[in-house]
Amino acid sequence: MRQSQLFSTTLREVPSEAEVDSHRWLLRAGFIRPLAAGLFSLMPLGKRAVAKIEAVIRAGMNAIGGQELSMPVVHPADLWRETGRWYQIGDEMGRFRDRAGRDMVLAMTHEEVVADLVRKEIRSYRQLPLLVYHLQTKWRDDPRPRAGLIRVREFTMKDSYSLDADWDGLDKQYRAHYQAYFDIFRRCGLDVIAVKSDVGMMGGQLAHEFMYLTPIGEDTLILCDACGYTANRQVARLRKPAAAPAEPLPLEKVATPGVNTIQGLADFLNISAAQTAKAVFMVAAVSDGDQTVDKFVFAVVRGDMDVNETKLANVVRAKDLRPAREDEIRAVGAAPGYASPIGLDPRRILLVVDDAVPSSPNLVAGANETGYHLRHTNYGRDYTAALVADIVAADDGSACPDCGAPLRAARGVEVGNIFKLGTRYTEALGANFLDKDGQSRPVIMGSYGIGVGRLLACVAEQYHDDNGLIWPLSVAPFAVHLLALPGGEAAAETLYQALQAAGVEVLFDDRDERAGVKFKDADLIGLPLRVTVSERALKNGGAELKPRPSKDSRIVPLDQVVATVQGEISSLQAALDQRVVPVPFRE
RNA sequence: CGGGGCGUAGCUUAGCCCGGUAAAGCGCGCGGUUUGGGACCGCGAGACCGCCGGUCCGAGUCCGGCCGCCCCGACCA
Repeated sequence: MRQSQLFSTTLREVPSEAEVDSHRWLLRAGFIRPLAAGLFSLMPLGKRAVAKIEAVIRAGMNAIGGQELSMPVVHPADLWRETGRWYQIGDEMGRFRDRAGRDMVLAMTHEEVVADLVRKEIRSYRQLPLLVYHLQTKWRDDPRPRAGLIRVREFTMKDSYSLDADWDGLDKQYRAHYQAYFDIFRRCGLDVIAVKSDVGMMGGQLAHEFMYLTPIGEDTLILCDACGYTANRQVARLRKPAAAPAEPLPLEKVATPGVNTIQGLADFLNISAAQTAKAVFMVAAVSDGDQTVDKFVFAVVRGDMDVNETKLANVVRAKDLRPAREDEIRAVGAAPGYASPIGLDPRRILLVVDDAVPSSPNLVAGANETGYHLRHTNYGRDYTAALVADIVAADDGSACPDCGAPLRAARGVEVGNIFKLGTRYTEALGANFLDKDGQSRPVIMGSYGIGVGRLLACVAEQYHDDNGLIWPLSVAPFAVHLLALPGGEAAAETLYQALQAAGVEVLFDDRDERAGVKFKDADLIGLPLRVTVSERALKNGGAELKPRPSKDSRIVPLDQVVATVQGEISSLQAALDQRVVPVPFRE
């Protein structure tokens, strides 16, 4: 490609809207251009880089038996009504009517269409297992797009769907994806970790997210450096400090005027926060038949811990969970700041107690009377809960659930996820097959996603310096940036033809620009190898070859440039290939 | 959806508080001089100052509404 013809310009100054590195550099180097919030055009350089990533993804999917197909972006709403998601999903889903007035859906994902294909095509266990995938546009009307390509509303996703006759088959395909995802990300040069993640309301059994660790990430991850435990904070477990055993003492009401925080209470009574019970009030939207009803959730954790809202939502099977308003709290008979479940009408509240509370004797809790607390409350004797479960948040410094070492919190960007779906969609749509015994059973599904543009952004995030991008070979829009400087034009033209003839992807800066401009632009765009042909270089015996990350260049005789470049490309490729190694599966 | 910030030339910004008819740098076009890390000189094109309304003799500037963009939070199958 001749740069003089390229539809792309570099920016000397940083557009004011960009704060995140990948966003700034992708804009400045001319890879992307904004259209509106969360909507970007990929310019030719960006499109080529995305095509490279897609090639890596296809290779990875094909290697585990994936078959590429393509499913529509627009779906009839009826299909989404059948699985219920037409009703469950809110404004995030794009909806419109076609000319006949039929409700239509802009695809956020393709479980419905896959399950529909399955019910039409799959009759027998003999047709299973299968793995299908496509790279397709998704629309998710995110309330808050941000950080360039990291979080957008329209994006390309690789989504694959495994179809199995039995659960062992699902497990095999799930593990195959686990490894394939590591391979794909590492081939792109990206360092990722897998973390256990929330399965939410999907009814699945297991899910992992693939995370690129970076402070700009939106997910908080809980990591154990000692044993390798990793989890999204939403589901992270922890080893809770045990309470000292003690005989239950009689309840005792104490005046605690003006004390309405846990720390204030502990200080006032000269005890530790762990000797108190913390009350948290939420309102959960819960499905009741085909209705959604609000339930008042009264959650109790020990004072030295915090509620994890995702865990709580899962325990109470909430579609939505929000903090309760003060009037709602008073309406159930509790006093904000001085609340406890003792004496409340169990029919008006859904009481959920963290599993550390029953084993913690003599906790101080509210007296449901402003200005008073109760000493020596004991679970079982003084109150019982509808649900006892782990609802506590793990955080930086919590003890690892597996080995007890201190956990570390870190931020990450989710570039992929894998999900054991089970029969959620196939049952809803009647996608059944006949097993060996002639029994009709729903096909067992898994779904697996990779955000292509987000992956590109994360690679840009990991590979840049103060001068611009530094693409790994596998993602670079071209392998070589060939610069023609004064006195070297003719030789550069010859080299350009020779490199192309040899199948090397080369961007040829044939523009009438000064050397400085070309060097600056080459650094910005960040192609792996730079070849400079100039009068000076020719006098020195050939062309200058410089890898983008290095400071120094070397002279290569003109007749050896093609071979030398091909050698460099091979070793860059080999270095990436070397990153691809088996990763132990960790549930 | 809550909180905050910002909309002036393609980009980055000044001007706004204190109203008088828009400025600079970069980029772009032409000419000349330069020619290995975003050159220099000259000339030039380029702005309904986000939109609508109000106040005023007069609004980029003050007031109201709306729209858009960014950041934080909520949210993110």
